[in-house]
Amino acid sequence: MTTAEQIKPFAIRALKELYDVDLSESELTVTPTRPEFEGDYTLVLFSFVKQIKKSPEHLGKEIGDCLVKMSPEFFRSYNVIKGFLNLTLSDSHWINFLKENFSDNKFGVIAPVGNKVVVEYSSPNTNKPLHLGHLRNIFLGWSISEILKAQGNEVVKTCVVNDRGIHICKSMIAWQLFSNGATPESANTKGDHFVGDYYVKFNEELQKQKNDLIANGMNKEEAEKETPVMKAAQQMLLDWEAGKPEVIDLWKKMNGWVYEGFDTTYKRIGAGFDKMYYESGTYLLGKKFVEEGLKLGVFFKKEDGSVWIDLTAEGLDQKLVLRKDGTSVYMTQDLGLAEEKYRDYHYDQSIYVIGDEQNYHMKVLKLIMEKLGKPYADGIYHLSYGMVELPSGRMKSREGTVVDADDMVDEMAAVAKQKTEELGKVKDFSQEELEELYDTIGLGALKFFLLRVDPKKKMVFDPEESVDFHGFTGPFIQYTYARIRSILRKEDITDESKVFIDDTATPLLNLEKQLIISLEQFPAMIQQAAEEHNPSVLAIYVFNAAKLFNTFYTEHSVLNAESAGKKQLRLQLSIMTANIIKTATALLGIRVPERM
RNA sequence: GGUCCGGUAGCUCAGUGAAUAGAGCAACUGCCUUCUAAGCAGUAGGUCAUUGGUUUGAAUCCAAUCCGGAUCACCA
Repeated sequence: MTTAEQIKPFAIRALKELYDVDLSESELTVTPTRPEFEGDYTLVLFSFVKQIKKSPEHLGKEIGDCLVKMSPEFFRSYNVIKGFLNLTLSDSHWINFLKENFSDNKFGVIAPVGNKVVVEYSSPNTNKPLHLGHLRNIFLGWSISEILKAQGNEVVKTCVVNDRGIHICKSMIAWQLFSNGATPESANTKGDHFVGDYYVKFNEELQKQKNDLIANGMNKEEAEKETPVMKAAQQMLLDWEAGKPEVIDLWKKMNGWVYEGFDTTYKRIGAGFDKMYYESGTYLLGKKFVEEGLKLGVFFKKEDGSVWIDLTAEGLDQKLVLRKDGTSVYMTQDLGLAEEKYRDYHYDQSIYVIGDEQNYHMKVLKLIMEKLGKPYADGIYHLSYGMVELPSGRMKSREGTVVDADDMVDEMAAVAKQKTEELGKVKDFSQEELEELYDTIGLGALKFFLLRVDPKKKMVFDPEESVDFHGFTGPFIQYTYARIRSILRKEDITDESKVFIDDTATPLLNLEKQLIISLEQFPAMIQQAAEEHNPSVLAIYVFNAAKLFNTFYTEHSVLNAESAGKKQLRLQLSIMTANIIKTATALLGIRVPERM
């Protein structure tokens, strides 16, 4: 039980005894006292001042007296400032909390409760490599999965690969035209980049052919459709759907190259999936929904044979669910896939990590499921995130301003290497250990940078700022961890000394207590992050905790403490801080080094 | 035009009913014979887009306005 939860029943009892008013716990505001005031926890008095008709100051005094009288061993003292009753708890309360929890390296993590969640993230197209936007998606998806696990959910990480369609045909056409049979191996290029290069070549060729046609007097829209390359791509898509063997073979070959490239990247950044879905295998599944929906009267057919749903009553538009030629659209596929996922996992919740440009689409998807009476409709949740922009504005592939994921990771590791060498603290590391450290730090910086912002909001990625490893950054937190580990390496903590804190540990100093109170908040922070589907809650929390530890560290010595009791207390504080940093960063997908 | 999201320090972001609005970066001052200075302490920097309303109390809730973005495809 948290301290705030322990205080509330006392306050409720006091209010009942003093004024005969009944209040529930949710009507009380109890928060950690701001550092600039004296006290540990604060009861906000304003909310019931009206009901009781006494001045806040008067109320505070009476309640404070009553609480101290009720349980002097819990409440040590109080003060009232304006409408705030600041309570100071006994040192033994804090020391007991520390004693019971400091060695628990799963502090804040809840055992499974049987709730099943499917998280879909990454979901790349197979015609080009991953970029910075994908990284935000992947880190978010991974992190929210881990956070939900820590809250007792069983999580299945899934990835839906968009492996079919006109985009991959474009790369295939360009490869046929320009490659002379080149492979990623022969070109010494990572597979996804290799295929992406042909996608670029396709567009270059398209532009060229288009300009020729326009020069010959054709208008723009017509020219786009009439170019030989575009016609070839369209034809290839038809051949693919018809299952033409040589097209399928080429498609498999090129997608294989892309997957090899993706796997390398996923492995490097520490992402992974329990289950892969391929659109080529699921894109037809949604069609049976159309019949079902028509039978139920949820969908209707227009004269030309196309099928729609009317959502005007919900304030939305009419939405197409099947083309007049009987082929499926994006929505049809997503309906089928949702059903497929449910059949595979019988989830309670299905989270889609998808950019906010698809808010409308996801809203419609959920609504259609509800109208069809699907039991899983309620569990559909769109974890919508904003675009990543550059200081110069939006990333545009046409202008070549897209930041490539692999380049980004390499660059961050390179910066980590350079800074590590400048500082020269790990000269005894082997080459292998160094490489691992650079990746740990570089990726830590990148992940933290992308996760520290509220997912809903679009964010600006400033390359200059991202390579700064000071302040509100991943390396700052990693550094704090390494610092603590350095202390603990010097001290062999035996089982007996682990729990024994003698009287010389008290009175608790300000920073000692502040740190304990900060550590105590961790489980509530995981819960909040899970409820809000927002990893930035943890990023901000762990930064503040690390910051507070660093202040404490410079003010008070752990190993050369004033007394044996103080030393034990501070060792336990250090251990618990390290445990929490390790858990919190792991929930963000960030590793922490023993030394750096 | 409809719908949704956003506007807080020079920049990037916290804070969504409570105390004197906070961090980081950038600028400026200090602190390494003492547990890792990727650190710590300090100075300076704000009409919380604007106007009106609700409230004991508003950056936070409501309304209107201004500015920015997304979306409203028989594309995915």
